[in-house]
Amino acid sequence: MPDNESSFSGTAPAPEARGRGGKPKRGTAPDKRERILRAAIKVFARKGFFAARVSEIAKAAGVADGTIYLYFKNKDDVLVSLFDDRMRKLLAALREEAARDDATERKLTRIIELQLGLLEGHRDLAEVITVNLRQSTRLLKQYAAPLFVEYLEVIASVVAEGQRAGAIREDIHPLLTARALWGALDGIALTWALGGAEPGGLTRAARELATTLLDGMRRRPAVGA
Amino acid sequence: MPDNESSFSGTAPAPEARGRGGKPKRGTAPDKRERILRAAIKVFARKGFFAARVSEIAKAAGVADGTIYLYFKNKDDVLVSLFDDRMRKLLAALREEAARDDATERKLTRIIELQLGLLEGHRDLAEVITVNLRQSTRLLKQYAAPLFVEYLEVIASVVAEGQRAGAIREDIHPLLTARALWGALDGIALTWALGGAEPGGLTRAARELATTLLDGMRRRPAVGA
Amino acid sequence: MPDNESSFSGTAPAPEARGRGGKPKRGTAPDKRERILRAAIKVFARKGFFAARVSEIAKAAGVADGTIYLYFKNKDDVLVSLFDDRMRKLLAALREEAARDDATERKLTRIIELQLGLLEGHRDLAEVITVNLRQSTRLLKQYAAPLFVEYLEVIASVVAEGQRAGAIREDIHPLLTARALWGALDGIALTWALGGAEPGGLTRAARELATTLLDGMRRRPAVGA
Amino acid sequence: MPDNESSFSGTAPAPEARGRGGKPKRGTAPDKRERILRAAIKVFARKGFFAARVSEIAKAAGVADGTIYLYFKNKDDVLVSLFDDRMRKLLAALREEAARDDATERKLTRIIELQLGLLEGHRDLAEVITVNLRQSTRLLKQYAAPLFVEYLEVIASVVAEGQRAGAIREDIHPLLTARALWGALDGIALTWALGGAEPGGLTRAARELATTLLDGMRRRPAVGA
DNA sequence: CATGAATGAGTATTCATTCAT
DNA sequence: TATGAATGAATACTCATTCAT
Repeated sequence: MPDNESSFSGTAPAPEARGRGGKPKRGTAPDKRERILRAAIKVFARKGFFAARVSEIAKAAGVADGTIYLYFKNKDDVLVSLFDDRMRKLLAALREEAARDDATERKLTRIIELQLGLLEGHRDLAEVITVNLRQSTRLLKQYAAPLFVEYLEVIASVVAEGQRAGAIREDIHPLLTARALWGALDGIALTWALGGAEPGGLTRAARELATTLLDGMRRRPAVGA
Repeated sequence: MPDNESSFSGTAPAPEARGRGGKPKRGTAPDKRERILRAAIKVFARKGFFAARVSEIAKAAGVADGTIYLYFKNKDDVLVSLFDDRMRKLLAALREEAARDDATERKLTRIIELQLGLLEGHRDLAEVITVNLRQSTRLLKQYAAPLFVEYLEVIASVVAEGQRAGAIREDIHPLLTARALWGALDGIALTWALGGAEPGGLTRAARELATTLLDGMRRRPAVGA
Repeated sequence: MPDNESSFSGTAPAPEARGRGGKPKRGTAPDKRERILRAAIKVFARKGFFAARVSEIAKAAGVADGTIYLYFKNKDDVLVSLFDDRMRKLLAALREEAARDDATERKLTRIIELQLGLLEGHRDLAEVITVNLRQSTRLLKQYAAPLFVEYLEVIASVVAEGQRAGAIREDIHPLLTARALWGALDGIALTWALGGAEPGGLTRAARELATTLLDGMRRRPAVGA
Repeated sequence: MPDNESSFSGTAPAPEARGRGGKPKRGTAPDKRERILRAAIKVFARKGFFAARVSEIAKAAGVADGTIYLYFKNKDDVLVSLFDDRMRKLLAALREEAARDDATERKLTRIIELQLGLLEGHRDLAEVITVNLRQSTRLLKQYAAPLFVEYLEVIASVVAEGQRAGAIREDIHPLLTARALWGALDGIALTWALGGAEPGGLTRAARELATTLLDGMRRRPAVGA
């Protein structure tokens, strides 16, 4: 089971990841920016991006309304930063996995486990990622797309590598497979988040899904021959 | 290829389908309600649900702002009705397919083709279905969920039937598979809509996906025996 | 007890009183205009002029929305016509009373009884007259004022006549008295309408008020001299 | 003549009177809430409650539209607060008068002078109190009624006290008298406000009315004996 | 850095009125 | 006369953002 779950959910300050919008802070507050992001996850999950009020996020974070604008350009930027932060962490984890010297099947299994495992226990985050991100077509196209493409490429590269190694059927389209895999994971996470979000649900789903998919992708050693 | 594509996208007036909100009108306009729905698809796809202005929809439909409120309770109701209308048509098609006396694999293949084929050539509708529907968590939970559950159950029942018939592996979870399948289709449609929406892209994707998935789900006749 | 109560409340067609807005009607409907006016009294009383919807009045009158505009210029005109109609009837009754060859005290007593008696049993009308009429400052100033002045003058003339006849004190200002008398009657009617509107309440109030006021206005025959 | 006239019309900030809706503000503006209320009096008097635009009130008060909603729940609340504020001041003045150790006649005279004197010179306020308050039946019944009942009870108690002291006739109904008295004062103020609002008009009217009414209520010491 | 009072642009919705039938 | 579907002007209210303190 992935142990970087908590870091993904934002416990670690991870100052090196502050690529956008963050301003240098003195040591006064531990990390006000992170506090705001976590408050935003809660509020976005509960109300949705558009219905969420900046003042609510501020209140949930225990800061004044205006303070949010010291750390983020505007409300959009809060959502984008949220996605950006968490997605970068996921990407880093996926890349690390992809770089391992493992069998392709093992890698894909780990990737599936990783992604669903990250959300397991973080229903709010899952809801934000699966639902809220689509709330602004503009945000989706403008900011999410690039990272998303990176994500798909990591998966696709693992598939392609597997094909070169002879472990995966040649007639499979790597990028299409990546799209379908992401969709399947997203769909499972969505129904899990909107439904009961039962503990262990995602972990179990990850395992079953991996088995089925990999069986479909595996190159058959001349069946019946 | 499904030939009811156009009816799904709303070409046919289909007055008998006026289940919700519609009021009986005199024969003045052929079908003003349908005109509004189609205008809404365009505007929602271009701007997103929240950024879409009711007045824009009215203008695109060639009616006065107030007229929209003769056919729909409010802006939310337009989106919900849209989903409701189109989803019911998809469901009917899926059920018909599921009821056929075909092999399970054939049925699943047809279902995948049906769903992606319906969106092929209707980029706007695809974008509304894959993106806009998630714009309001409330709408999603309240209205979309029930129909969505019906959808999942149709797929799951086909899978379960295949298991009973010995065509599909026993260790597969029908409902989870349905969720993953829907997610994969949704993900493919989303990336297609947000990307180039190249002609034939969905149709091709449907075929490839079907092949891969079904291979993974198929019961192996004692490999190597 | 006044016996023209019912005519005041609009039972009689009173075609001669149709001074404003009314259009000649064929004998088709008994009196659609009157039906609309009575419906308006009900709706105005229940909702107030501004909150009252034209469509509600139409529905209460059993006609189509558009029909109202065949009999009245607009919504304002309905309220104005209402006041005009009823006020003219009251004025006619008051004038008749004032012209009688009675003692001044008797006349004033009758006037008080007449006015409150007219409203007794017509709570809706009472509420419209005491409350709704003031809902539009413009209406009040523009339309109600002239009739209202006529009303005050009838009262004032009776008072002045009483002074000339030596029945009423010389130091009383007739017009001020008329204003106060109307105010008192209006205030009593208002509290009656907004309160329980208990049967007989107005009639009883009329008698008591008359006694008190007249005692105050009566010329004392050299008390103690 | 009452010297608290100006305080009634709102000249004094009277921060202690901020019973409803007001939020504590920093010392920026002297009293923004009061400024809004006074602007509202002007606009309501000129246009009537319904025709008055919130933006007009804001402009007249020299604040932004939104600022009004920092001090009042909505437009209704502005009118209600207006009435509430001013009525409480009147009630306090009346109660003080009623509590004095004076003869009943003197008290009633003072009460009449007080009430009309308060409006003298404040035509706008007079118009709001006599006209606008009745513009919303709901407001009238819900908010004004309780304070109004208190008002009537103060008057009625003075009358009843006079009866016990033998100064006022036994056959007079205290509460009815209060209703009539209020109505008379209201009627006089209304006609004054809608008419020329000539200076001194109300003061003069107060004196004459007091004389007449009190004469009618006074217990006669065995006339002719 | 932090605050939160003040701002004012922006829009869904209503409903009086019209007019083709 | 009568209808009622269609119109579209008109406005209270919200809330992201700013900036004086």
